[in-house]
Amino acid sequence: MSIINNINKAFDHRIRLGIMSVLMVNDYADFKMLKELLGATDGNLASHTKALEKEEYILVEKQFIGRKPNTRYSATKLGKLQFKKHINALEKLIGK
Amino acid sequence: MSIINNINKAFDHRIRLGIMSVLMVNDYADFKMLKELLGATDGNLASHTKALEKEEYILVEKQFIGRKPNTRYSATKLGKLQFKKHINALEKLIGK
DNA sequence: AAAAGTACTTTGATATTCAAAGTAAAATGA
DNA sequence: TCATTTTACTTTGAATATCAAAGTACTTTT
Repeated sequence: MSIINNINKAFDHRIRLGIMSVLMVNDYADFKMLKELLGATDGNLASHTKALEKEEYILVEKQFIGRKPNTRYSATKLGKLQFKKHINALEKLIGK
Repeated sequence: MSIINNINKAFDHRIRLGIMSVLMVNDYADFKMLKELLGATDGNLASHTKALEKEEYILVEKQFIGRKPNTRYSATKLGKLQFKKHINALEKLIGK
């Protein structure tokens, strides 16, 4: 068992790390909000949310607000658990 | 300025994160030691150390121990500084 | 009604990651 | 001693990931 064993590769990327961080403290965030918070381009954000969705770490819900499409993201129970594990592993790794 | 602005993409990968973590607490580590600590394959470790060397975050020294080649790695001043910055940014991001 | 904007998705070129295979010398065994 | 295995890496190139430009399907503004 290596020292990076509990570092989750799904969170290796800063944009995915950012998405999860946002979704740990906010029940929901929509595409626009994430895009602004992370300074990501559209295509870029779409692919990272897709990656997290594929792992079932986030839930994607499409709805209309007024007449406009709106996609909102939330962390799943699994996502929150895995992210916490990842953070713990990170802390163990870097904290001495 | 986004919330992931000070997250350094050079440290986005868990193996590079692991290498730096080891080199923050050990003055030196050699190839074998890193390989074992990180559970990385040879080629994999070689490419990640190369990436960190290219950024001048680590120093690579080739020598012979007895009659065997030995490559040892150490964090540069720049590498340590950037890693600390990265950790601070991480903590800010995830710690609320 | 045309033009511009919003909210994404698709595309495909570029970059990164990975382990298998390669290299060269040392250690082991017959 | 000479072949075989092991050690310590490096090289290679296929697989995967990343990225932003372009595309889609509207809505809003002029």
